[in-house]
Amino acid sequence: MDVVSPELNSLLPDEIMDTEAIEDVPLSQPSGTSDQPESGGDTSVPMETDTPMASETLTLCADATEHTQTLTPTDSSLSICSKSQIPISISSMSPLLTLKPVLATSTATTKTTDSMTGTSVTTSGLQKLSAPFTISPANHQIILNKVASSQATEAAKSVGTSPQVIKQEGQKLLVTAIGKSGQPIVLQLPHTGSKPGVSQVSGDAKSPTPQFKVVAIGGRPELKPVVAGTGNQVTTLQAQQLKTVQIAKKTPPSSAAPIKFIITKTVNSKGLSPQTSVAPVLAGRVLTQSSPMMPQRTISLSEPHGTTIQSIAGKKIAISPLKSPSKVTVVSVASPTSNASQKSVALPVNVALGQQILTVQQSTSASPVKLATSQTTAQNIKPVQSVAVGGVGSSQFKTIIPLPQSNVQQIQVPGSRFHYVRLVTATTASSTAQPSGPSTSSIQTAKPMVVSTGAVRMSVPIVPAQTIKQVAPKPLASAAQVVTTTQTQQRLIMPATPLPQIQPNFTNLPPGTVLAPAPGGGNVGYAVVPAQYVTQLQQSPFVTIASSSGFPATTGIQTQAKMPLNGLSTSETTSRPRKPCNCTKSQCLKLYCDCFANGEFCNNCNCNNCFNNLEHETERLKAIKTCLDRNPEAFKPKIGKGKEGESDRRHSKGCNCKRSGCLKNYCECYEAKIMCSSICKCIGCKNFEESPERKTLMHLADAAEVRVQQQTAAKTKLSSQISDLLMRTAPVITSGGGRLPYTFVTKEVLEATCECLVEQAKEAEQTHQPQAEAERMILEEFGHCLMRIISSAGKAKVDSASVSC
DNA sequence: GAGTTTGAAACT
DNA sequence: CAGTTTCAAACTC
Repeated sequence: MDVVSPELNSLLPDEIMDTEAIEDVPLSQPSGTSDQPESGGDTSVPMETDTPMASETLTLCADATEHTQTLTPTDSSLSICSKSQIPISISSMSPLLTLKPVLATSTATTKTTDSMTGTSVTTSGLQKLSAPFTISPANHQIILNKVASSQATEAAKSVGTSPQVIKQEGQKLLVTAIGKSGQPIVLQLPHTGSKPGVSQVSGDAKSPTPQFKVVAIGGRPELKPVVAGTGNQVTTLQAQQLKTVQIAKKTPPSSAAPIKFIITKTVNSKGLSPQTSVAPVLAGRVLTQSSPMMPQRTISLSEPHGTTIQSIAGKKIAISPLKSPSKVTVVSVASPTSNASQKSVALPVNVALGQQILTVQQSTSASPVKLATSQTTAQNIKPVQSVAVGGVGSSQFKTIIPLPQSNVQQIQVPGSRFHYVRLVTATTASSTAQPSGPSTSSIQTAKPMVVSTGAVRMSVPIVPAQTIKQVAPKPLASAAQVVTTTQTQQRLIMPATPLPQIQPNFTNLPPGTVLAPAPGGGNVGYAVVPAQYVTQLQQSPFVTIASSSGFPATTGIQTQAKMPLNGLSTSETTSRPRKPCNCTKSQCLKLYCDCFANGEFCNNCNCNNCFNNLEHETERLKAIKTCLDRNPEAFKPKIGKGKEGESDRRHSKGCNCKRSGCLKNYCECYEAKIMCSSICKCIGCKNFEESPERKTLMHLADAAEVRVQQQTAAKTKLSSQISDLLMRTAPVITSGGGRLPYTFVTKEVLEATCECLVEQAKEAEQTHQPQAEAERMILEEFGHCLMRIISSAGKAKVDSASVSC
C-alpha cells in the first residue's frame, strides 16, 4: 500500500512519513498533544465544492456543544464529533472501519459550501478524536467517542498512533490519526476491505444507492446525513459522481494540529462503470481502496497540519495556503466526467507543513506513505506526474496545477490567506479505463507520485527543499514522475492528466511556470505557480494559488534564491511590488523580460503583447523549455554563494561589462550590490573592494541615502508639528491667551455673514446692478464682515488678557 | 518623455 | 565558442 519509495521516505519528515497508522489497523489511542505551534488564527475558510448532487453533508463536530451526528439514512452515514461526549458515528452498509483519530485540538472553523448544490463542509474545532469506538452493527453505525486525553496520550506513545480498525461487514472506515501534530485524520470507507487482517465482507448487496454525503465537519449544528453506498452495488445502479470534500481544520496555537477532512465521494452518474475509485488524500496520506471489481468509495478525514482546507467536489478545487508555519497548499482536482465509466479522484496531496512534506500517493508499491489503493484504480491509473520542487529551505511554495483544458478558475477570498483554485477538467467521455495509460507497475515506481484513476488525477506534492534534493530529477516513465529540484522555492505540482507533451525539466522550472497541455493534447496541463504570485492571478480565470506570507527564509541559500539582482532579502522582494516590465517585442517570454526571468507572471506591467500569463500557458511553457534547453540554469538565481566556504554572494556567471566600469546598474554585479569576482569578464572593472571609484560612489550613495532619510525625517517632523499645531489651536482657548481670530468664526457668525452677503446680493439685484458690480458689492460686504470678525476677535483677546491680568 | 547607452540574452 | 544581433533596462538630456 505504500507508495513512497523508501529512499524518499527516509528523506521525508517524520510527520509526513508516519505511515504506520494506515497499515497498523489496530486500534490505537490518539496521540497526545500536538507540537504544532501553528495558530488557529484563521478561523474560517470558505471552501468551495462543486457538487452537482444534492447537498451532502458530512459533519464532524468538535465544538463544545454536544453534537451527535447520526447519519442514518438509508445506506450509510458518517458522523464524527469530537466533543468529549460526542461520538463519531459511521454507518455504512458494509463498512470496514479503520479509525485513526489524531489527537488534534483545533478551534478553527472551516466551512466549505457549495453554493451550487448546497453542499457544505464545515470543520470547526475538532478536538481530540479518539477512541473508543462504538459500533453498532445493527444499524451500521460506529460511534467514536472522544477519549480522555490521558488515554490518548498513553496510547499515542511517542509519535504515531496506531489506527483503530473497526470492521463492519466488509466496509471500512479509516480514520487515521497521525500521532504527530499536523497529521491528518483519515476516514476511509472503502466498500470492500482488502487489507489483510481485516475482515472483508462484501457490502450489503441490498444496499441502496451508494452515496456519500459527508460535507460538514465541525461544529455546525445542522448536520446532514452522510450516505455512503456500499461498494458492491455500484456497477450499474445509480448515477454516480465523484465528490470530494475536504475539510481542513485549523489548529489553535496550543492545540494539536488542525484536522483536515477530505471526503471523497464517487458517484457514477451513469453507472457505466462498476469501478469507481476515489483516492482521498489527506494530509499527505492517500487512502485508496483496492477492490478491483468493486466500486470504491473512500471518505477521508484528515487533519492537516495547517489551516489548509481542500474542498474537492467534482470539478472544483480549493486551495488554501496556510499560515506559517504550515505553509501548505492544497490542491484538489476532480474532474468527473459525466459518462466516464470510471470516475476516480486521486487526491494525492503532499503537504508541506512548514518544512514538512506530506505525500499522498496512490499506488501499490510499498512506500512510506501508506495508502489504500484500489486495484481498479490501478487499472485505470493514468500517468501522473507529480513534481515536487523544493527549494532549499525555500520560503515559498510553488504549485503546479494541472490545468484541465484551461478550465481553472481562481477563487480568492479577500482578506484571507486561503486561495482556492477551481480546476474544471474538461469532460472526457473516454475516461474509461485506459489501458494505454501508465501501467500500474509504472506507478509503482516507489516514487512520490500520485496516480488517480479516471479523468481526474491530482498530485500535490510539496517538498521542502531542504528535505529532499535529488529524489528523482531524472525524467521518469510517463506514468509517474517525481521531480525534485533544489529550487529555492517549493512548488506544488498537480498533474491531472497524462503528461503534457512538453515536459520541461522541472528541476529548473521557474516559479510561476505553467505547464499547459499541449495544443490538442490532453485535457490537463501543469501550472507551476509560486505561491507569492497568487495575487498576480487574481485577474486570471485559470489558477489561483495562495501562499502564506510568513514563510521565513531559513537558509542563506534560500534567501539568496529569492534575492534578485538587487540583493534584497526574500521578504523585501516579496513585499515590494515588482517592477513592471516594458517589453515590447519579446512577448515577455524571453529572459529579457525580468518578470519572466524571475519566474513571475506579468502583472500590472507595461508590456505589449504579453504572453507571460496563464492565458498563454502553452507558449509560456514552450518558452520556458526553450530557455532551459539553452541554459538549464536559466531560472536559477544569478546571485548565489560563491565557492564553497565563501560567504559572500557573487554572480553566478559574472558580468561582461565593457564600458560601464561595472559601476552602473548595467552591471549585474553592481546592481546586486556585490563586487565583481574572478569569474567576471568585465573590462575596466572598478567594482572591486579597493576601487576608489567604487568607494566614492558608495560614499555618494550613502550620502544620498542619508539625505533622503533626513528629508523624510524632516518631512515627518514637520507634518507632525503641523498636526500638533492644528490640534492645539483648533480648540477654543478659554484660559489665558484667548482665541485665535478664526476661532471666532462660529456658526452664528457664519450665518450672520451669509445673511449679510445675501442681503447685499438682493440689494444689488433690486438696484439692477450689473453682475460684476453685484459681485463687487458682495465681496465688499464680505470684507466688511471679515473686518468686523477680526476686530471682535482682537477686542475679545484684549479683554481676555486684561481680565486675566 | 524621447533618445542614448549598456550589457545580457538570443541568435548565427 | 565567438561574433553579431536583439532586446529591455538604465541612463541622459
